[in-house]
This record gives sequence, C-alpha cells and structure tokens, in this order.
Amino acid sequence: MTVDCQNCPLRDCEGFQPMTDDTVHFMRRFKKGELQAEPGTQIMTQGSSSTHLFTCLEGQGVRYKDLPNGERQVISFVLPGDFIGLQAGVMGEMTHSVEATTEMTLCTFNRSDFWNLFKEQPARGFDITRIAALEECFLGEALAVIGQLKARARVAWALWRFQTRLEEVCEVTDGHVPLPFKQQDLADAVGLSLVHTNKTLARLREDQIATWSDGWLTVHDPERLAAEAAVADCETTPRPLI
Amino acid sequence: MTVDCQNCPLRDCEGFQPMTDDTVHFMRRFKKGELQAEPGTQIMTQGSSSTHLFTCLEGQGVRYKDLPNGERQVISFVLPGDFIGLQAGVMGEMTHSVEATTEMTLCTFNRSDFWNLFKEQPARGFDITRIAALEECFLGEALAVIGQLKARARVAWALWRFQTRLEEVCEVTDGHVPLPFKQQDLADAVGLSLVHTNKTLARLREDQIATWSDGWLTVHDPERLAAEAAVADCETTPRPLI
DNA sequence: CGGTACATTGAGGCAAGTCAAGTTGAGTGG
DNA sequence: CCACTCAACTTGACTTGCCTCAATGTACCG
Repeated sequence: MTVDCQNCPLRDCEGFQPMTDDTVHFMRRFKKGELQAEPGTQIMTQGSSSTHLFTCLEGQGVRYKDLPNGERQVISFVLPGDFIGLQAGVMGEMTHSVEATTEMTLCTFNRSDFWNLFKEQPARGFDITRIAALEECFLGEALAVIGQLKARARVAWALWRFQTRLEEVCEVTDGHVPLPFKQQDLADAVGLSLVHTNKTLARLREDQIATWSDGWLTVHDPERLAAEAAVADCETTPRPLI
Repeated sequence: MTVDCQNCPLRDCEGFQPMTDDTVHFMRRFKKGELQAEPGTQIMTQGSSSTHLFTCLEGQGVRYKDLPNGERQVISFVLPGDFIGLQAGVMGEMTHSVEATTEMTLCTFNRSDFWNLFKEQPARGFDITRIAALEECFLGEALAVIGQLKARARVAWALWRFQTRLEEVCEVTDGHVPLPFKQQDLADAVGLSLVHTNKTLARLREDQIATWSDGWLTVHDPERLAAEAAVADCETTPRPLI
C-alpha cells in the first residue's frame, strides 16, 4: 500500500513549497513505488552507482564518508522530505554512503527517468538544481562551523539545526523532536571525539539550554541555543519537495 | 574585445567535457559580455542577490563566508572555468561572498535568462545540476578533511587539490602552478591558525614534498603529497563548462 | 545472569591556538 | 639614495582545548 503523491503527508508541512496539480500528476508517474528499510540498512554506497533514487518519506538516516585512514565523517542527517541520490542521478557515482538509522519509508524513482525529468518538466529540473544549491549552502555552513567554531558552538549549532529542520517537517510534539542517532554520529558530524562531544552535551544540559536523551531532543532555551551556535542560518524559506 | 565561445581557450583543456556545436551556439547568445575585475574586488556578496552570473575565464579568487563572531571561512577557491552565482540564480541569494585575488576576466550572463536555460536547453540545465553536484561532492570532501584530519594532512590535501585542479585547466608550466593567495587564505580554508599553517607549510617544504612561495606552487613529490592527503579525491572526470 | 551496546566520568598528554618579536621585500617620500 | 611604513611571512615560547586511554554506569536481551 503506497502513498499517492496527491495525499503525501509532507505536502502540508511548512518546510515545503506548494506543488501545482500538474506537478503532482507528473510526480505520480515518476514515482515507481516505495521501499521499507530496516535500521542499519545501507541505502546508497560510497563509490557505487544506484539504479534508484529516493525521497525519504518517513524515518531518519545518516550520510557519511569513510576515509582511507578508517575515520568517518558524517556529512549530514537524512530527515523526511530529503532527496537521496542526486549525485548518482547526475554524476553516476555517489561520493558518500547513506544508511538508515530508524526504520525508513522511501519513495523510489528510476535513475533512467531522471534525464527525462529535465527534458519534460524543466520546472522540476530547476527544483532539483535548487535542492542541490540548498545542499551546497548547508555544507558551506557546516564547513564554517567545523572550521572556525569551538566544541560548544559546534554542538549547539547541530542541535539547533535539528530542532529547526525537524519543526519544518512536522516532526515536533510539544517542544520535543525525535533524534534517534548515537552520540558517536553527532561526534563524527561535528568533527569532535565521542568523549568531548559527550561532555559538551552534558554542559549544555546543565546550563538548561537543551537536553538530548533517549532519542529525543528538547530545546529549553531556543534563544540561547541560537546565540551559542553563532551562525546566521541560511535557508528558512520553503524548499522544493521531490 | 570579448572572446567568442567558439574560441574559448578553456574548451581545449582536459578538465572539461566537449561541447557540441549546438551548445556553443546557444552559449554565444547566453553570454552577455565580459567583466574585468581588479584584485580585491567583491564579485558577489554574501546575503545579497546579483543580476549577473559569471564564469571565470581568467584569474583566481576566493569564496568565503563571514561569521557573526568575526571569523572567516574560505569555502573554496575560484579557478578558471568555475561557475559563479549558482545560488543567486536558483535561490536568489548568495550564502557566501566571492572576491577576486588576481585580476580576473569573467564571462557574464543575465540572471533573468537562467530559467530559460532550463526550459530551452534541458541539457544545459542538466549540466548546471551536475556542476552543483560536483560542488556538493567537493564540499563533502572538504568537510571530511577538516573534520577528521590533522594539520599536515589538511594542508597537503589543499595543495594537492590546487595542483590537480590547476593542471586540469591548463595553468601549469613545467611543474609549477600559479597560486596567488595569502597563507591566511589557506589557513581560513583548512580551519587552522595562520601560524600553524605557516609551520606546516615549512615542514612540507623541508621534507621535499611541496614548495609554495612567491605565488607559485611546486610539487616535488606528487606520490607522497597524495599519500599525506589521505583522501580518495572524487572527481577526475571532465566536468561541464558553462 | 553474563554479554553487548551505549552513555558517562576522570586523568594525563599532545596538537594546535595565542602572543609576541623579527625578517623580508615592495612602495613612498624626503 | 636612504629612512620610513606597511603587508606578508617566519620563528620561538607559552597556553589550552581537545584527544586518548581507561574505568564505571546502565539498560536491554538471549
């Protein structure tokens, strides 16, 4: 039983641009089905291609790179509404892996239809490019945070982004947002050791700024959290949903 | 006196995909002129839009973000063939600034024509997306380097990327490539202090791996430099030229 | 109840930051 | 031609934020 794009639960979220009936109609044809992924499943693999592209409909995951020296860098976290496989679609090879953290529901598309999308629906092609640009914007921000800020600010920034992004996709229930990741994932994302990440989280908790435990994040003091993060975030405007 | 796209000197470089006559013909119309920028000129400004988009025809520059706390993060360096203003074209606002380091020659395009490009030349739209994906790929790599590697490896990686990228755009004369930036720029790019960057460069020089002085980079031992960098670089395949 | 996975805490060491002084070379003006 | 300034690069001494190691706590599960 798959979701009809017309009734896609994500369409109503404030984080996404409205979609014309015409576009919905096209997306119905473009969507090939759904895929259920168990926690821990490798959805895409660094260095390989993929016959399918996805949009995350439900659940959360991690994008990461394995380095030759054994380290791991988490590039970003996959939340509902995120498109997966742009690089595979356009370059033919992924430069990072994507893994499901929770159980995930994915809308699937054929990579072979991707080029048609640009030809037949230039507006959708433009949207894809916009998504790529938003990703570039996010990565630039991450680079600045990891390159220039101290541990406390890095962690605060990450939590702040989780809070706002999850709000945008309707994943909030009275102040709490679901955050199913391990501390190790966050550590690998902000470029800190697990131990230091843990201690930094503890301090933010003590200071009554934000608490993350048992898979849920609670921001007690949004103002101070944003202040700690010390970056003007880039994209609060609605983005395209594919 | 402007360069006709047909005779664009960059077309012959190994770093770029071949362009069909049809595409050249379209690009001739798309290109509105050329712009000469003096060293230090702000070509695009973080937080603002731009009526024009550019391709760097000659010269080098820096993309950077200013942070609220006064720090600066260099996102990447602009070399010949690089497209400038994707974010302005697609999102309407730049999230970083671009500044000319040397004198620069830029091909100019109208932002208002950008959408037409997707509609009338879907193949070019696809190329734009590919460029965006390559940028995403590069930023992911940078994130991994800055997040996970030590100073020596970070600097080695940066020098290695300079060497290979400049080779791809025909900017090499017997082993030397032009590198007109300040050590401070490199420091801001790899997330290290100026002092530590300087000392790291000195050590790479002593070890006969690479020398950077007077605006020129010489790689004495490519093998060891690449080994120090400790990342599998992502994109050695030709990329689209806009 | 032992085993595994994740979170937590303390102690010690090192990589990288900060501070400060000195060198070099280009540009300027008396 | 020399004295001065200024910007970039260099080097040494000291400080510190973060990493590493190692142990303990806690929940869950076969």
